[in-house]
Amino acid sequence: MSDLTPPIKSTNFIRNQINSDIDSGLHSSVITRFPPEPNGYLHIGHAKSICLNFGIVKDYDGWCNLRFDDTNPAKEDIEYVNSIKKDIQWLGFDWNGEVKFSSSYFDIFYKCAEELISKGLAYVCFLSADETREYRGTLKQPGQNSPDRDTSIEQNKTLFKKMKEGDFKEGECVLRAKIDMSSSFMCMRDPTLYRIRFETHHQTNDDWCIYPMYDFAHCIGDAIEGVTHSLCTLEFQDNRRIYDWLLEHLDQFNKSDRPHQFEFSRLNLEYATTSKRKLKFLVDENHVSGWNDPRMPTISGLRRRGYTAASIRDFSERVGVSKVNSLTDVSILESSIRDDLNKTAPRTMAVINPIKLVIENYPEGKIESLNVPIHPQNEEMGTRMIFFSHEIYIDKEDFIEVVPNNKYKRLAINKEVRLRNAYVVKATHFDSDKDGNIKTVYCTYDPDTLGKNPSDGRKVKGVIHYVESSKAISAEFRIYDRLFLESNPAKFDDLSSSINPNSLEIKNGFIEPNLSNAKIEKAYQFEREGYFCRDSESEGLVFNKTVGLRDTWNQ
RNA sequence: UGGGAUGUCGCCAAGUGGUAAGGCAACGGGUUUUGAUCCCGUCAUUCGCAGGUUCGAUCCCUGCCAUCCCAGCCA
Repeated sequence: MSDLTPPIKSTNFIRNQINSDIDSGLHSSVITRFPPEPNGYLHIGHAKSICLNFGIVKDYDGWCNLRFDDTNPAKEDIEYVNSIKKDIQWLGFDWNGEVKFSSSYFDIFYKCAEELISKGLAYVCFLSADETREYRGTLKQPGQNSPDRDTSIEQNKTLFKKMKEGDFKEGECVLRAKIDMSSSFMCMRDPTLYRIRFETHHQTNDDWCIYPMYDFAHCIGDAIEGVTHSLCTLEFQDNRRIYDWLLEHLDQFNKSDRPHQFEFSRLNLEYATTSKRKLKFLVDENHVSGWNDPRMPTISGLRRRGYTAASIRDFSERVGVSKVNSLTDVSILESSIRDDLNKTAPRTMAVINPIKLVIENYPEGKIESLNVPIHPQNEEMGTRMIFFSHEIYIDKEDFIEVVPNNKYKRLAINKEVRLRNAYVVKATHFDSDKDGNIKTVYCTYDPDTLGKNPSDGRKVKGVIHYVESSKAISAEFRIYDRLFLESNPAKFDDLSSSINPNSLEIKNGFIEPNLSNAKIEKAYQFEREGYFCRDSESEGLVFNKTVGLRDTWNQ
């Protein structure tokens, strides 16, 4: 019993639908399914669907199945089923029972097809693919019946059996539902139910040479599993008619509590793409290093970049579920990961663009150990050891010769600044190389400012970070930017021109010695820089920048 | 007049005949050895547009406008 106001959980049209279905007694619990086709890696858009499907059942004492929609062996691969399972588990969800496959229902699908044939509701059609297209008509003109539409039921049974036996060539014929060639729904103009494919399937090997189409398999798969609410994206709205038609014409599934399909809008993220085709293009054309490149909006890419499962779940909650076509601002995602990492990431200092800072009045050869907090707001995280000496590294961005304005808080000649966790220093002069690049800055320090403000009461506003030079460890930093120049690359069929050529910047600098054994993908906050994690695919000390700190400094 | 959908703050998004939640962003202010975090405050007389019904409309009706989806033997 807390007297805190419970957080307001935003509702959505799917929750409303479920509530009403439970109130009316239609269903007593909720069963959903996440049905990926194993033909690519999961991305942030899938994550939204996973969080929806797996998340919603927790509130209703129901469950969610993982069912691979593997009805097209030509495009699918076992590699993808493994990566998909891994990504779902990493996101923190458990599916109900064993992993399901549409392909394990092939026998049932076949019997359903026979039932439709027996009812005069399906027929074997020998039109070629091109002819089928011509017969289908257009959006504004009705189609024409196939010449095979009136083949007798008995003959169709025989023909379909022959299809299954492999007596026909690939493409020679298909099984079609007999619905309405003049329907305003294109998907109801005698849709194809089965096609012939002499392909080896990753689950059923060579058991079958006929494979069901999505529209035929999906609704039946849902019905077999007792799915109550079949959630999919908006582009399937028309397909709902074939979904309902099939279940209503199959005796064993035509029940009041049969599954129903509900469509929500897919996630579009600014400056990214959630098109499997386009993601594959980026991989195939070597614009990125692979599906898990940290710039990719794939789950594996986000993970390698340093995004946590909790932050992705939080993001899904924040963007909500609706039927509006939208383009989500990346700042919502960034805010989710910052909120998580701010609480959990140990603080450390890293210098990304190093220049030397020599403290002239600090004894040469002396090295001081300083015990400093790992997290400023969480003492329980403990302390770590850092060092201080005559010579340290600071970031090039933190020194300027002349203070540009009175808001400027970093180091400059004759200006004092706090070295984070250490002393107050004042710059005196600097050396540049022949190109004018600043190489070394010289300063003096105030010995009486360790862990306290100057005793004379003078205020030191700025704080900059540093790494002691003799103990510093070299590291590589990978700084990422958006992959596309366009906020909505979905608008463009040809992505090449909108690819950001500077989406990866590699820097070499220094980290604190205690980071030399940093664990892969564990988040650290490099103070004043952002959140970083050690790259999982690199040998040495390579850190990926997950996201910067919020920056409210406007110049 | 092919059909199916959707239009609420810069971006997401609740609401629904009774007088516009929340988050992100932005902007003020406070705290601060991270220009971070944290805290406090500001931010839609208005819900695509135009009519109508009603005491009262974002919500109901009519008509427009805009955007997205559908003519795979892909999913």
